[in-house]
Amino acid sequence: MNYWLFKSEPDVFSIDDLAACRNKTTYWDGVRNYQARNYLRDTIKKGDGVLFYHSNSEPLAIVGTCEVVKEGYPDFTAFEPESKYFDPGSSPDKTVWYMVDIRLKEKLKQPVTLAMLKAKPELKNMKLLQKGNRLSVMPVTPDEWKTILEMQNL
DNA sequence: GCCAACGTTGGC
DNA sequence: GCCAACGTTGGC
Repeated sequence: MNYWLFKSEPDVFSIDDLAACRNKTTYWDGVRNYQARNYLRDTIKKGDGVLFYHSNSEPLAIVGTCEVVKEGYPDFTAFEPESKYFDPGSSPDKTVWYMVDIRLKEKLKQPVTLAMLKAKPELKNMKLLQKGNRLSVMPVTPDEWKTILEMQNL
């Protein structure tokens, strides 16, 4: 079992949008980066834990935990010309992009903000905090996961 | 709105 | 295969 952090802009898709989904479950579409794609296709497994992070908004923060309920399968939005995620280079025959399904486990008692994460010495190696990091799907260590979940109680 | 960092594209 | 130009991400 592994842990991950998924970024989402709440203007596009927020934790409350996920909470409003049927079974609190959605497919994680639109990832168009090869490194993130490889995680989605190859590494992320059913039952893995996911931290849901709000980017490009106030507050910048981890806002909830999710569980992977379906492992990597073709991101069909790449096949739809009307989709903003359309990619003519991907087709059902030759799929380039992948997605997983996640289900909301719980919203955190309070958002664990980027500032709080930065202030935590134990988290200084966290991928999210590394300069220039732009991955929207990234691994989190078990220790980081535990530390972050404890921080919601402060 | 700015801009640093990074990924992708395409000419050579 | 190099690398300049360009587009995107995302914190500030």
